[in-house]
This record gives sequence, structure tokens and C-alpha cells, in this order.
Amino acid sequence: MKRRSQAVELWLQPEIFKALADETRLAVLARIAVAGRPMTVSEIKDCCGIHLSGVSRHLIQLRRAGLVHAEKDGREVRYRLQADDVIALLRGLADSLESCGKNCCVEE
Amino acid sequence: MKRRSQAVELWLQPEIFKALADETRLAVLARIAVAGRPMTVSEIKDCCGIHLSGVSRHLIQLRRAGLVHAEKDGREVRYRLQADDVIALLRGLADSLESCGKNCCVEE
DNA sequence: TTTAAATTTGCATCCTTGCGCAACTATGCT
DNA sequence: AGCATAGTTGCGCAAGGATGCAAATTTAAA
Repeated sequence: MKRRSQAVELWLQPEIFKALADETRLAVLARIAVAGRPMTVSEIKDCCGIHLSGVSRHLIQLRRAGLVHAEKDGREVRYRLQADDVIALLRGLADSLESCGKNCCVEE
Repeated sequence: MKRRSQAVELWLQPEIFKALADETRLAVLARIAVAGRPMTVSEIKDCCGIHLSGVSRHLIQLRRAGLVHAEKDGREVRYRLQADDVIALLRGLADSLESCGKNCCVEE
């Protein structure tokens, strides 16, 4: 044994959590997820009560965090979820937390 | 089908992500996880280069988010991971993201 | 009781972040 | 070319958050 911290170091970067730590950004993500298709900034704007420029900024932030992907189409930009990396991160984090609970934190 | 957004509404609360969106707090969590046992504030302090009072504040924040549990023991307070809820949240989030990717976002 | 140690809290400061507004860029339409 | 539409960016402001220091609180020890 003695294998406790194998994955703990991986989640020391707060970037993705910072991207998720805002109500408006979560609403934006949920909007895209519920729509089930790539959406333009103007379409997404309706899900949250803020100015279009703010929505644009939030989407850029989500893109930098790897949570969405932007695709330019004429003068529109369509954003779609890019969830694979995030899913892997979340599952890995859950697994390492679980193994910590089972392998370390219980045995005194 | 048409079942797309079954769990999307669940993660509209940014509280837990806010708690995780700070490098120092992640270091604190990792410190407790790696130690594999409840730790006092003074012990945890060594993992991050900030003042003890700041560590205390971060731990209180993590406790309010449900990420750790505090147990008073004499004049010390021992903090331990309270990971079950977080694991469930992370897995649920991963699942709902995955189903969104499979059921909606692909089919254009 | 007096003293010391562990933790929390009040206060001031500094830095970050979300926001609206206006200007700018890029693209399509007539 | 001229104009309209979609989106991004610069700027300033206000709110929030992280930090250190010092005081307060709680509890153990002498």
C-alpha cells in the first residue's frame, strides 16, 4: 500500500473551478447543454439577464477553461460544450477523493 | 428520448465550485487528503505560505461548502475531509455532462 | 488564578472580477 | 460603397475576496 496521493496533485489547479464558480457562467453552460446544439452569443444571452458583452466575456472565459468550443460561422460564433476533458477531470477527482476516504482517512 | 436536461438544473449552484476556486484552499484540501487523518489548523498551515488566520478562514469556508468537517478537541480543532457529498456531486455532474454530449450536442 | 497555546474574528488594505456603456472589428446585405 | 448585424474589447466603477496584524475567545497547564 502506501499509495495515497497518486492523483491528488492533479487537481491543484483552480482554473476550471474558477470558470465554474459563477452563477451566470453555470447558467450559460446549462443553456447550451439543454439546447443540445451549438448556440450563438445572442441566443445564449437570453438565459441570463446581463449585457451581451458580458455574455461574450463569460463565453471566452469558458473557452479558455476548455469547457466550450467556439466555431466561427460568418459573423456569428457558435459555442458548443467541450465536455470530455472536464468529465475526465471530474471523474478523476471523484476517484482520488474516494480512494483517500477509503485508504487513508479512515485508518485514524 | 427527449430526456436531455434531467440533471442540468442540479449544478446551477456555484457554491462548491467557489470553494474549490482558490489555489490555497485546494492546497489545504490536498494536505488533509494526503495526510490521511484529521489535522489541526496549525498543522495544515505549513502547506501554504499564508498566515494562520487565513488558513482558519479558508477552512471555515471549506466547512460551509461541506467539503470538510470540523471536530473540536480541547483547544484544537481537527478538520477532516467530508468527501461523500462532493464525490456524488462530481459524479453527477460528469454524468449529466456526458449525457448532454451523447444525446444532444452531437446530433447538430 | 495566572499564564500560555490554539483558533477565530474585527479591521484595513490590496487585488480581482463582474458589469454596463461605448467604441471597434468583422462579416453580410443592398 | 454604405449600412446593418454579431461579436469583441477598452474603460471605469462597484462589489467581493484574500491577506496580515492585532485583539478577542476558548481551553489546557502551571
